[in-house]
Amino acid sequence: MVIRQRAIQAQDKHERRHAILDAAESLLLRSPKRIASMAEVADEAGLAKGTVYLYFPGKEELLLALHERNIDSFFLALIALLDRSATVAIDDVSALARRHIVESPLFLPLASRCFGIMEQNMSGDAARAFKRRMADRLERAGAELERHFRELKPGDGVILMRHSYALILGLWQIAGSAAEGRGDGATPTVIARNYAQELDRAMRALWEGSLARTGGLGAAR
Amino acid sequence: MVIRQRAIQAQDKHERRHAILDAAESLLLRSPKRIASMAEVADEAGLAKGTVYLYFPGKEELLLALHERNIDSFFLALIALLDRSATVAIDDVSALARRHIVESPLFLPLASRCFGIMEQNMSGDAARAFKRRMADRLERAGAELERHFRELKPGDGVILMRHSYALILGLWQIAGSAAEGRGDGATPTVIARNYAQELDRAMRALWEGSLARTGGLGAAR
Amino acid sequence: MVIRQRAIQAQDKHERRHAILDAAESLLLRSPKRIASMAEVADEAGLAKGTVYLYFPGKEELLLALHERNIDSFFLALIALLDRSATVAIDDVSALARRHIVESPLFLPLASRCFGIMEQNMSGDAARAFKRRMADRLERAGAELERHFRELKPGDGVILMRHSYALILGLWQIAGSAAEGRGDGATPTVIARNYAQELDRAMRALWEGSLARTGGLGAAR
Amino acid sequence: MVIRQRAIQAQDKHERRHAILDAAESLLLRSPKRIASMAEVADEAGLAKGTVYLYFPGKEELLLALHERNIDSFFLALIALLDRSATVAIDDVSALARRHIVESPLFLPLASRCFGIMEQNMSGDAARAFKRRMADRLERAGAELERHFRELKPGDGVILMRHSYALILGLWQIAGSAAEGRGDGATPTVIARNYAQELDRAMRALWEGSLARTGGLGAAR
DNA sequence: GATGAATGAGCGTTCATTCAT
DNA sequence: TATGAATGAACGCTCATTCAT
Repeated sequence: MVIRQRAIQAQDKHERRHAILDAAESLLLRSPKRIASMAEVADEAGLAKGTVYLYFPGKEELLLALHERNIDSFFLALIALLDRSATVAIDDVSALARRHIVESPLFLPLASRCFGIMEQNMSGDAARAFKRRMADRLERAGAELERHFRELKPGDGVILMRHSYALILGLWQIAGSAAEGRGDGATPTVIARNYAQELDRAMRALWEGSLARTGGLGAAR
Repeated sequence: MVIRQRAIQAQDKHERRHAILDAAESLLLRSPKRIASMAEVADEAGLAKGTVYLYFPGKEELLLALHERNIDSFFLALIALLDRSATVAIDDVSALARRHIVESPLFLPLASRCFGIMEQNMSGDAARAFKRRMADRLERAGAELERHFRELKPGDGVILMRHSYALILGLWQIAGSAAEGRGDGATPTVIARNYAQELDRAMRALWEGSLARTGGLGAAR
Repeated sequence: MVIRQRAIQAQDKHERRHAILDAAESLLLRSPKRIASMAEVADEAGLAKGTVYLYFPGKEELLLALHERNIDSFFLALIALLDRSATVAIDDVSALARRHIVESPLFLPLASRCFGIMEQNMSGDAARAFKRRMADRLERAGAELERHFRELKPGDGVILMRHSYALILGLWQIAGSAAEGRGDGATPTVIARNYAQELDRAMRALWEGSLARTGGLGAAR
Repeated sequence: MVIRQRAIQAQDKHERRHAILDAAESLLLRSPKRIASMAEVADEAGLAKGTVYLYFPGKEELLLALHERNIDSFFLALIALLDRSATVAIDDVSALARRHIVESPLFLPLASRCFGIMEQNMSGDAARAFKRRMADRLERAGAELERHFRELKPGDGVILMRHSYALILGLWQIAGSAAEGRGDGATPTVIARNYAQELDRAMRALWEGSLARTGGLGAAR
């Protein structure tokens, strides 16, 4: 994905935008604790500070855009999966979530930051637009889900996704805030317990509880 | 609670520490979006900036101490409840959580901040100590819970609490980040849905799923 | 005044130059407090940023050119008046100044800015050229003035114009800096006093003082 | 005027405030073209940047404070003069103005800047307070003036001061914008004419015109 | 001639923390 | 113990200007 020195075509601009997001992502990966300054992002992208502001109106919007890219990538994969296969097992969905969200070193840390951001400074319009886009994606995916899993009543698809995501995020924060110490055996195991494993258990409970009355969680018909 | 000019007795020191936390709490309540500066906290407490540093090594520790006070207050009430009554219904526990956590205007915002904090700057020792204290409280409460609800296998008490908390926290963040607009009907309802109500539903699902094999969620024996 | 896409003829270039000045003027009128950025000027003119730089070497030169256009328009009108009529009353001159300078929403704000500008960055050559042009116009007008008002000794025409202009400008700044408050009756009246009225009084004093020894300020012979 | 490392006494604080103004003044003197950054001011004062903000809420307030100090120094001297001597000649006042305003390398450049500032960003309250203080000083001085020069009708003192100041300021800008070139003989003399000398002539005309009907400009009785 | 993407120096401000008093 | 003056690193953002296309 080479971008000429100047992004003149819409296509190039789009790519440059992504390149900036890539840079921010890199930095976030490199040091997940701190959030990079705009100067660092620009540097990492090989651009001048001002250039970044040509593509994003401000720091918060950049972060949110990165987060949205992560989310989109998940939803895209999810919808692709649900479209592609005639029968989808719940485990397929769950594997997808694991790959895109749980095991991504970016998704959840960024999600955490973004909740803080949206409550603070960003322009109400931008925030509202973001929420609407999220709502749209969620509804589409929820509807698809209901199509595959007939035990879900209308509306349950969206709700189950929301609850699952809440569990993923909340549990990650609890666990994450504990797992920090770099391999120090001192962290009490009741807290540090392996995140993925615990999430699995919690998720199973949530789903079983949600679908309890209608039968098991088998493959879709 | 009058405080002598100089806190010489250990008792006085303790009270002053709490007075500082009270001040921080006040400010957080007053404007939940932003986090007060140390100067504001000191001001609100009627102390000088430097004095605050006599009682807390830094800002993050102060915030964490406030958070811990919230948590303690919940655990204290929980253990008191479990100790006091011979039979405790699950709804009693849930009402307690609602009162102390869900409906508190402080608990969850602060919790969110603190996860961020602990990943950043605080000394590893302090963080580890905090985690250990949390683990202790959690285990004690978990054990008590198992004593009351016999359908819980050993270890399940702690886990159920963790999962519940994760759900509370995660759902609050998702909902909160959406509910921002001051009464603007524009926020998509799929996202803004009432937090408390949705939490209730999710919780019920989680618990039912967790206890599925052993029977209902009745009162303890 | 339609401008071809590309200004090739000298005539077209001249028109485009004026179109840019018009744009800057518009913006200055629209918000007299702030000085528009080059991007805004270009936008308003329907041109690209770079294009503006084809017609003006820099921002300061653009501003100065706008100012000069204002000044020229005054001098043109003044000389026309003095040329046209055999007898010119001092009130005619003064009315002219009022129309072009005092009551123009552009002239004085821009003049203020320009004094700051010329002291700062602009190339010495450009500044000197500007000053020479101003001096020429001034001298021509001064000479005309002396021709009409015989009580003026040689050289007095220029001087009276300079002094008058100084009074107009200085008083505007004093008054303007006070009148800011949007209709707040709180501004002390000793300062806020109506500019036009006060100017009139000051001007009268200045002229009477200047011409004291030679008689009144009647019509020219 | 030595200030201990920490300005604890109100007296010391006052002096430090002045020291900061002195620093800003120095810098303005050193390069009258540009206006120093806060960092430079702090540096020049031997303080950290943050410290400056302990004494002034912002840059504009600092500049305005410096300007006000200049003005005060003039008014103080003026009132002292009028109080002290039984008979004051107009030339004494004029000499005072020359010393404090006209020949000060700071007063007028700063005045020019400040008019721009007050029209832009500063808090309305601060601006209004400043104007009120100015108005007070002006009225007091005007009243004194009327006491000494009986040919002035009530209210004329203030007005004459305002007009004189306008002339001083306006003429300085016109002349100053011309005199820039460092000794370049190229600046047209009609414009560059010696400022002080021209001001003298204009002033004389203004005063004579103002007092025309009541007699000359002799000493006060 | 015209464009507009890219540049990057420059600046005002905040605030957690320190330490002389 | 308590104070609060002093610190200074850190950061987001603007905008006049350049130059590849």
